[in-house]
Amino acid sequence: MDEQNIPDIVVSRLPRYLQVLQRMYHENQQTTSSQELARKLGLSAAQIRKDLSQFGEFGKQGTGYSIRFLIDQLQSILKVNHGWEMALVGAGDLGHAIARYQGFSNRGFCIRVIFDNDPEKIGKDINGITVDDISHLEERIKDLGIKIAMLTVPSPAAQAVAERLVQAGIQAILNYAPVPLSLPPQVYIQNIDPIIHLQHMTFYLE
Amino acid sequence: MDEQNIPDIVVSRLPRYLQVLQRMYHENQQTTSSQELARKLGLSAAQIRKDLSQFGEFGKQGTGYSIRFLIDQLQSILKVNHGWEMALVGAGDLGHAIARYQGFSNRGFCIRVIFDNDPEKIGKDINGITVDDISHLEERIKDLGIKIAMLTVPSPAAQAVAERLVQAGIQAILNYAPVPLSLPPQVYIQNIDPIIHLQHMTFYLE
DNA sequence: CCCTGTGAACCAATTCACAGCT
DNA sequence: AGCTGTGAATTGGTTCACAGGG
Repeated sequence: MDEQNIPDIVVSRLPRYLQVLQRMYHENQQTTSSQELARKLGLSAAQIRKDLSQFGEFGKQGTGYSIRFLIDQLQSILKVNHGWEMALVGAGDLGHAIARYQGFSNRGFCIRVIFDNDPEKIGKDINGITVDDISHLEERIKDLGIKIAMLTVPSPAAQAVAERLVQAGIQAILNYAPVPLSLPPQVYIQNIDPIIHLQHMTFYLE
Repeated sequence: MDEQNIPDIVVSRLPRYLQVLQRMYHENQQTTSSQELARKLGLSAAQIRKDLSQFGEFGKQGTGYSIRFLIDQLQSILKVNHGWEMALVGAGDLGHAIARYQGFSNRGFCIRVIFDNDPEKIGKDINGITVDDISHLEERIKDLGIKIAMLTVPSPAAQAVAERLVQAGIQAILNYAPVPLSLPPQVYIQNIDPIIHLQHMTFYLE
């Protein structure tokens, strides 16, 4: 299970496996098969078996997989069995919505600090967290040892703020600004831009 | 340029090309090269040339690509040169943030209707659009001929609302609920779930 | 010289098909 | 019979390297 040997495309599917497994678990299902998972996810059964087999032998011939056990394994592989503390930078509409979202905690994450540069917002409370002045960004993130940040600042500010986050020790950034960030290669970046998804679909429309 | 012959993975990169090209255009740059684009996007130059060559010969040897011309071509390929009208279903925090987002119009989209089932929200105005009762969903979407919907309802409601959208003639859904939708294959679905991205990155952390 | 477009070569990912266990 | 795990085969994607035009 050495991180270097696992194709990234396999890793990218694991969170989706975990998502449907947790759903099944909450519906009190005990076991499943590669076939059932494949159907729910729109993949092939062979692919799911191959993906999982990269990390160990989690199934039983004839029976399939124990859902509980597979969830534990995937959480451990993805390192989401201990809630990661995150920083949220940007308390605009989107930042607000994310800060108030209740779905992080049971999937391995929680928001620990929120930053903004707007005096109107600094000091306000969102979901139990006081919005902090962005000038405290480096200090606070270092003190708390936070490794993950979500970036919801206006596009023109994104690159500069991202660089400050890296300075502060952030190792993974979920970037909501529709600009590609240019950062040292050891920093992991994921982008969320709804318009990219919309344009992907319009290619096939009409 | 027949839609069926183009690998989906190529299509998925075109919106990102368009995004950086539009950015360069706004910075008054006239021409670019596959190399420059590759650097900005973190891809290889050969890949960008191959991708674009699927749709025509847009570049000039020795000179590279005219940014303006390439933008026009990509917009036409992705069919984002005429603003698509969209429905937004779910006017909670996230729906609110999306409705107030100003970045749709210059990338080929606009929100035309917003639905919710909460009497508190129905009738309220968000960014110039009056929130409509979700019971009018089918009627309104059919009347307006809307083909694209964004779904920001609570997870338990997502599947049922999605089915109603399909009934109403929706052909593409951008789903923000963290559940995989099960819909007829002719409906295009894209999912946005921040936690999937976060879990993808935590695999590589520590 | 610089850069595109592209067949050929290479590499990666998925599917097949079956041995082996329940 | 049912299902996993896995080499082998196949399919798909990316990179190489170069001809040819500016």
